[in-house]
Order: sequence, then C-alpha cells, then structure tokens
Amino acid sequence: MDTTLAKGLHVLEFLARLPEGARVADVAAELGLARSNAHRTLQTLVQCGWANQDAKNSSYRASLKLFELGALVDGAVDLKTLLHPHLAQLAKATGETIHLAVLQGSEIVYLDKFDSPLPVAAYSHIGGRAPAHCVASGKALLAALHFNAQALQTQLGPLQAHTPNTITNVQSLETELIKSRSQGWAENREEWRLGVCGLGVPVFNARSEPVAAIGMSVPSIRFTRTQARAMALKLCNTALQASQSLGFSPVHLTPNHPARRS
Amino acid sequence: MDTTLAKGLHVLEFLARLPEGARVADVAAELGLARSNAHRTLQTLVQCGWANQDAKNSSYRASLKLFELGALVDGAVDLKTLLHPHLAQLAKATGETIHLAVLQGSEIVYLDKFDSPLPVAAYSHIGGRAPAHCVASGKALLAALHFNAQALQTQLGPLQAHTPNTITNVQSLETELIKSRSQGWAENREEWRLGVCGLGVPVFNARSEPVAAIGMSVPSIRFTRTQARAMALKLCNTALQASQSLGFSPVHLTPNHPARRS
DNA sequence: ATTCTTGTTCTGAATATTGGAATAATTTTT
DNA sequence: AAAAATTATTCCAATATTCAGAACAAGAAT
Repeated sequence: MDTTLAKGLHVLEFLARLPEGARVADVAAELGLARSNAHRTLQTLVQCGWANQDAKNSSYRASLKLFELGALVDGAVDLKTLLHPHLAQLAKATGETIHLAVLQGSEIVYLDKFDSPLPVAAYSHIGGRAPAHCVASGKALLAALHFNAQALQTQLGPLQAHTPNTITNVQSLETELIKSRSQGWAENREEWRLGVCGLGVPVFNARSEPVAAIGMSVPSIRFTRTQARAMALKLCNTALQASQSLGFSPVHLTPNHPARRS
Repeated sequence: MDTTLAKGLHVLEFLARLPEGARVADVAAELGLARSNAHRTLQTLVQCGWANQDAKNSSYRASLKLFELGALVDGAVDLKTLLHPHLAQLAKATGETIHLAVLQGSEIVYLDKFDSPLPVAAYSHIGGRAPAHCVASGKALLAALHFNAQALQTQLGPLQAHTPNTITNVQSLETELIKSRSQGWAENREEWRLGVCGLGVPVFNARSEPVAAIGMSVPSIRFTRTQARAMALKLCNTALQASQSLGFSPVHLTPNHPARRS
C-alpha cells in the first residue's frame, strides 16, 4: 500500500469536494497532516496538473483534469451519450425529473439527469450518490441482478433508514425486488426523501446484463396508483428502447437466465 | 515533489484513458515501472476506490470515483448547469452543433455539447480539448482576455499548425483577435479541421470576467459569409443571455475596462 | 509597530518505496 | 492433457523518499 499515494488521493478528493478551494492549513488540519507535508502534497498535485494554486490567495483547488478524465471513464461516457436522447424524450413526454444511474457497491451513482420544469426538490445531481435500497433505480438494478436476501446482505451491508418508509431488512427487500421483477419496474414510496416517490427500470446491454437504470422522481402528490402505473408504462417503454440501442434484443423464455448471483 | 504520488497519478490517468482497462504488465511497460511497483500502485488505487479490478481478468480500470469527483469540479459544474438551457435553446434554434468551453493554458476544454441532428464530423466531446488558437471558442476567450502578441506567446507557446489555414504566428493572431473583439464574435475557417468552420462568443460573469465561450461548429458547406453572419448574431444573443444568467450586466463605455492582461 | 497566523523552505531521522528474484496463477502452445 | 510461457502476486534487504519539527518569510490582524 503506497501510503503517499493514498494520502495524495485523499487530498485531491478533499479539494474536489470544496469548490471554493482550500488552503494548506485547512488541508493539514482536516486530514491530520503536518503543514509541510500537506504543502508538498499540494505542490505535487499542482505540478502534475491535478490542482491549481490561486496566485494571490495561494489557495488550492482541483483542476479541470478531474473533469476531463471523469468524462472519459468507461460505463459513464458510453452509457450517458448513448442513452441521453432516450432520457430527453422521456423527460419531454412526462415533464418529470428523469435520471440515469448505475450501481456502485451499496449505492447508485447518477450519470445523467433531466430536471422537471415543475421544480421538484432536487435531491440528485450528476455524479451524486444515493443508497441503492432506498431509491427506485437502485431497486430496479438489484432486482435485475437477481440478488437474493444473502447477496443483498453482502452487497449492501446494514440497510440504513432514511425515512419511516425505508425498507430496513433484507427479507422485505428481497420480497419487494421479486415483486418489482414481476411487474417490470421498481417503486420508491418516500423511502429516501419524504414527499418524493420514484420509479425505476433497468437497462440491459447486448449480453443481457443490467448495466444501468432509468429512474423518474415524482412528488408524492402526483403519485397516485393510476398515475404511477401510467408513468411506469412510459418508463418501461423508454428503457426497452434504451436497451435496444445498446444492442440488447429481448429474448423471452431463455432457458439459461442472465447471470444469476447468489 | 512526492514521486510516489506523481507516479500514482500517472497510472490513474493512464487507466482513465483506456476504457478497456489495462493489466499490470501494460502499465509497467507503458510507464516504465517495475512490475511489482506497478502492481502495488494499482492495488493502492483499488483500495482507495479510484480503480476497479476485474475479478476474472485481473485487469484494472478507472472507477466511477473519477466521474463523481469530475462532476464536482468548480467552473465545470456551475457553468455547465447554469448555461445548459441556453445552449439547448440555441441548438434547437440553429440545428448546428453547439458547445461550451473554457480556457486551460494553451487549450480549451469542452464542458458541454449539443450535437447537430445533421451529423457533422464530431471532433469534440465533453471533457475533450482543442488548441485555443485553432478554434473559435478559444479565440473568443483570448480576445475577451485582451491578450496581446506577447501575452499570447507566453500563454500559448509556439502555434502549431493543424491545417493549411491555421494561424501560426502571434502577430496575425493578435490582429485576428482585435477584429473578433470589434465584430463581437470569433471565427474559425477550417483552422483546426478541414471542412469544419466555427463561431465563438465569450460569456462573462458578474465581475465582467470572461469565464467561458459558447461555440458553434458548422460544416464549411453551410458557412457562407451571409450564413455565418446570421448564425453569429444568434450566437451573440445567446451568449449575452448566458452572461446575464451569471449576473453579468452589460456596461457600455466603462472607463476601467475588465482585467487587461499583457 | 507588534503580534499572530499562515505559507514555504530546510533539515536529519525514520520509514516507505524500490526492483529483482521467488512463487503462484493463468494462458497458450505443443 | 501436459508442458511451456506469460503474467500476477508476494517477499525482502538496500536505498531513496517522506516525515515532522523548527526556522524563516510574508501577510493579516490587533
């Protein structure tokens, strides 16, 4: 384990999360480093082009290199650019907030997003995260991966509650996922943020692997059973088209089902 | 200079630019490291969450952390989200390829982009770069910064030619920038890629500093003088609105002109 | 003017990194 | 299917690097 590298990465992440930038003393204090140490680390980041130093202020901030390289990361680029038009069309058709997300450990990461013109409380942003078990996109992905209770346990760890509605045990979650799979979409009924419901459907690639989910966030006021159903159908449609644009072909009745993990 | 950190950052960048991923031997060979060294570095990246290791293949690729943090970098996030609607409107109105770019040393970095439905050869992508002196957005920014020949020299270094039309000496570039400033927009007449012309206009923030440029890429076939003029006017309009949405207020005849660098 | 605070430079001491060699795990060839 | 070859991973002692504290410089605050 290269401790110097690990330390440098922490500093870089710290900088990236502070848009205003940080000074040597801040970094040293926050990450528990000697001032001279923090200084050398920051200088290295600057020399390598990962950070900039403000000329007058002498404070540091993450450079656009992070943005540049972030835009190249596989799984993000391709999915995002290929599926963007589908999301756009859905956003236009429904007027609701639409996003694209992938699974990362116990969380989902938002790759793309269209905001509703009717401004809902915006809880997600591109690059942001949410616990997979609390949101519809996350559930859609977990369901598509055929995770059972035990697999859920290891993948997600303890299920933290974020509202009274959050599902906090893996048994109930497994049941919920089975239901989602059979109905074709996943739902979130104020399980992550009160007042916000959601729908999620997985997107499959050419090898029939679930690689992302398209989600829709809807204020609970507009989320009656019939409304939800109508939106879910549109969402399923879009997700199918999206999958097909990745080369997926719907094969009903496959004897060997796609990668079942347990 | 933390050499271990520098080395690790190089490895990370190498990974990020290889969507297929890379194996220990590749990294070692490409960056001139001992295999054991490359191995430990990669393991550190994995442990810190910046890379993933493929279970079967044992090959490494950059993780979504890069994407996540890239989406947080200041100057990218805010500009992009605030100006996105303006670009969208312009893209729709003109049907041409529109992008948003900022200046980074001698290059511009594309922060956002709308592709033309009439598919032009797409030479730019989000996060991508282009030499500032060859493209309209770059020239628009250089012009807005009031760079003179000498400042251009130090900022850009030697002006590399990329087509027969590329401006390769700072004197001519300075003249061109002065013209751009007076007419309100910058042009690119196949100076970066043959067959592709462009228009660029700077966007100013509340302190009247040029922070980005909106650009339009047009195939030379659709770029007659009259067509260009018509598009430029629309572009200027959008850029002005964009500037205003950043808090910029157009103040004509200011005695002290915004930061003049020389 | 003086006292803090903060950025930067310098040092010897401590320690982590290095790269070669050994081993384990693959993959390819025969 | 066995053997050979390639590649990943582990180990270790030599060595180069990082560390932390102190000293210095530069500004900001009092």
